[in-house]
Amino acid sequence: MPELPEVETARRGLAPALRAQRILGLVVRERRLRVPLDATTEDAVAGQRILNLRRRAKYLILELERGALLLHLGMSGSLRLVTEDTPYRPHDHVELVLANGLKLRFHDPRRFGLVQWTPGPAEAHPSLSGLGPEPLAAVFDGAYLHRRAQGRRAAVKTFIMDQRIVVGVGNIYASESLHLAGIHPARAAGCIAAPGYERLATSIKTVLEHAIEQGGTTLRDFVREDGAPGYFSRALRVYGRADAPCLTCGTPIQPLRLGQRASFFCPHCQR
DNA sequence: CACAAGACCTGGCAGC
DNA sequence: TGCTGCCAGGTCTTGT
Repeated sequence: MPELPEVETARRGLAPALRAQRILGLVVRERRLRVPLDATTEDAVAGQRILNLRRRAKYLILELERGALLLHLGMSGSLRLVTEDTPYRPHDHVELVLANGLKLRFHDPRRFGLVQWTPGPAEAHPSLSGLGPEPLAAVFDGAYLHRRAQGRRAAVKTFIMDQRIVVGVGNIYASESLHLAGIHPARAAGCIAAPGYERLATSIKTVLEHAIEQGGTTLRDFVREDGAPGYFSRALRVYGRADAPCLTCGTPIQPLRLGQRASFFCPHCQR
């Protein structure tokens, strides 16, 4: 489950191998993804050259000569480049066959992911058109968050996970960013003052950039594009550390459920 | 409009 | 060992 850093890591790893490659065909072994894979997709992409692999939010955008192929990894998705004779594993649902003899395999046990061809510019696709700014872009800052939070009574953690507000902040990095910013995850978003949002915007950027540097924090079923097992992050400071000492002050980390999602915070460092 | 809750899936794990 | 229930990184839809 990739949050933004994992998706960006996959993009960086895959882009050099995919760029300028010709697609011989698309093999669909399981059409029932989050959105059923359209029956015209195979014909749409066959024979096309890959121009680039970009990322928007948690979507990967495979830019083709005509249109684009959108990929989303959902909670359990992963991508691998394999050689021709690599046997299928269970849940290898879709495979892009390339002219250089390699295959890009989309693997997703829970099938919350997505593979969709769109004829127009990817950004115009309904899945992408309503998204908020990229967290690492300059337009995303404390003033922006503060302005968008006016009148909001939802918990600030839920607020920053809303993809219309800012993209790419998932459940793990939301907890991590709030800890770094010293903000209690359950505080109403509209009741946090400008300086708090300055710290939060900075923290989100720091946490995501750090995770990208590490190659993406990964949980057990993420596999890097080269097939090496992803490493479980030892860098998480609160997520999954209920009752363990806060790495800043030693106070036991508390678990909390917010909007049905597991959350973790330090009751001493976060107010 | 903002918000909460449920739905979509499978696999792994703890507990009995 | 085998069952049962609960949990998991993300959206999308429905209902208030």
